[in-house]
Amino acid sequence: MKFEPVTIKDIAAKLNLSTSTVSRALRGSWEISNKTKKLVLEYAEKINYRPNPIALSLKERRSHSIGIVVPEIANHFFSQAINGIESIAYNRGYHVSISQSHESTEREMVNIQHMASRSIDGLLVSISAETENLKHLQDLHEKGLPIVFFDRIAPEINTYKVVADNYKGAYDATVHLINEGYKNIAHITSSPHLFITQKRLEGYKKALEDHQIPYDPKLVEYCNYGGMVVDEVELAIKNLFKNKKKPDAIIGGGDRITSVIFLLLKNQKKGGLKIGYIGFSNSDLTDMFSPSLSVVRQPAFEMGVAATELLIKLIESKRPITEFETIVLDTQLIEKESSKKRIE
Amino acid sequence: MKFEPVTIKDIAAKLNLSTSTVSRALRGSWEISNKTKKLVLEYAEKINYRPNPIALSLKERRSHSIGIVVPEIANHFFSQAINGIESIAYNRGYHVSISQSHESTEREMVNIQHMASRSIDGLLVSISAETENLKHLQDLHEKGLPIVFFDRIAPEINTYKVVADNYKGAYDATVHLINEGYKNIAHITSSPHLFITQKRLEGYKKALEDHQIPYDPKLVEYCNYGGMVVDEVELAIKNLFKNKKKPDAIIGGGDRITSVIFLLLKNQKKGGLKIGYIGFSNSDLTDMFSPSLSVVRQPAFEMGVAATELLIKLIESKRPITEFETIVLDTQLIEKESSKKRIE
DNA sequence: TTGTACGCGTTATCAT
DNA sequence: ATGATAACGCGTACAA
Repeated sequence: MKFEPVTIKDIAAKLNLSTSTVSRALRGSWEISNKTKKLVLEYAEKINYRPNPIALSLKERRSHSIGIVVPEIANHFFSQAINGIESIAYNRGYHVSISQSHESTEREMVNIQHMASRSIDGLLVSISAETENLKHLQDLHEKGLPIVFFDRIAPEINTYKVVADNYKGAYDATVHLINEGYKNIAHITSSPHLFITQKRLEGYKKALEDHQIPYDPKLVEYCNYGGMVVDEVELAIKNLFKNKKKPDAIIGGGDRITSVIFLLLKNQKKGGLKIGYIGFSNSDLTDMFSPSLSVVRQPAFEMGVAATELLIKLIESKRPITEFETIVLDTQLIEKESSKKRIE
Repeated sequence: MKFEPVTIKDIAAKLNLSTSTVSRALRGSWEISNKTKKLVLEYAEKINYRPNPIALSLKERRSHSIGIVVPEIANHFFSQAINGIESIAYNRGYHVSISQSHESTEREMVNIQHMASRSIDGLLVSISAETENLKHLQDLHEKGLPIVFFDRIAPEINTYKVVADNYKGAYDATVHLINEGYKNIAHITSSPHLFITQKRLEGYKKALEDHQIPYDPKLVEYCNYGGMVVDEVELAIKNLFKNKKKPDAIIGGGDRITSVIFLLLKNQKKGGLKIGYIGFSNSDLTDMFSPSLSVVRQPAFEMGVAATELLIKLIESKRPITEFETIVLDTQLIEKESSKKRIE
């Protein structure tokens, strides 16, 4: 048996009416007799008629659905952001289509291309760590596809953006570690061409500077695949400990990197973490680590909400919008055990 | 500026051809002159023509996309399963549309209804903990919509199903705890009307029976919202400790419940976990807990793969399929510290 | 080899 | 108050 939903035509045939009459009845038009309207409505209800959204999309030239492109959904930051996105989209009558780049530029391009081929009205994007060249997005944007970036934004594309205050997040984390008495604070972060990476680095540097600690580039390591590849994180840690000045504390960037670093540090030394540690993470499981993990938390849900509101504004706007803002939401420093000064 | 992709019509007009000729050229038909074909292909390439998938869907009466309905993507079991689903769907030319029920029957129904309204060719479903009545799915299935269940299956609907061996998983976990010397093993699990819950309970009971330990219903607590509501888990634990025979070990069911129990147990008693604990979890973070968590791991990725292969088989089958199998994949017991016998 | 006409499901417009 | 027709983008059976 094939899946053959009823159409307006079926109803029309059954009731000896024209499709237009049925359509009008269904849409509650008043220029129609109450009798016919009732007849149609009752029959439609009975056979459980549902309008075909594909036909509607073709006609209206919009799909009432928005696409999300994120690196990874198995990541609490992104899954929380998606929950925020959904919460708004649903209420506004939009369906949401999620896709993952797995931090690969190629997958990202394919996904975006697929979505952009007119099955979506707009795009919410957080670019992959691997992506350097944004031509594919730039093109779509110029052709008029509404795009809003969140978290992993593309500075060179002129549209709405929503980010956490990564500068402040990193600044706070660094100051916190300094206050706890750490001297050689390292930073293991994501790909250097990501805007968030740069902002975090700036915050980190500024905090050092404000406390008269010289900045040492050797204490900063980058993970080009955002921690998706364990080896790159392992190498980063190894490099840090090769330095003459061994780090006594580390700041980790991003959910994934943060937990991988933790795992590696723990495996490295028996008897628990020996150095101070704090990471950017939205996982709700870090409290259960041992030592419990101090984190910089980003307002993921709220970022999703804000981005979606902007996107829908863009989609539904009658006239072209040319003035764009970037919304910056506050981060939150949560102090637990891992960053406390410990006796050596 | 509006987003107005080029159509076959635009190409035809530009090249002074009919739309059918252009269509044929694009589809590589051989009943066409090489000259025209080349001309069209080159121009199409130049202006970056993409066929409109909505129009195609309307015509072919299929969308080449499949819908996923899961309780929650912020859950490693499901996000891993989704990765498995994507890996297959992608290669077979299907787009994937994800939606979450958040363990609510109502959300689930809305999502399924939305997807089923012909924007998808088939459905992969893992039902919510709250859902008891499956009429909405039953109806769609009877109308011929291809559906495959994975993990949270509906036994009464006759179609393909993919599950982990929850019976064995629970059996193994229970035996392991017994072997470690625990006597009063409790089980905090999901909603009692979920099939997986029942299977796990059976495995748990059988293990007790095989070791001459009487089954005590007071040692089993259910969480109807699958751990989404912390209070229900808190209550479950409270109830267990109200018993005369206080539990000396607990088996947790499901990613979410497992971590919430852990958190609550840890907060409850200062100085670490006092009782034996093991849970069903696919999180990659449980190793970092303290004590590190013993878990029953489900082959989430493989389940996603298997379910998708079956669904596509169902979708693409010429004649109706009436014989359905249920694929059962093995679980894995990973012994860490939390389940080791500890001195009291 | 190329063009014309139709249909997929729906609604807007223009008749009746 | 209701019906007929065109249009959205595409592919194809049929006509030329």
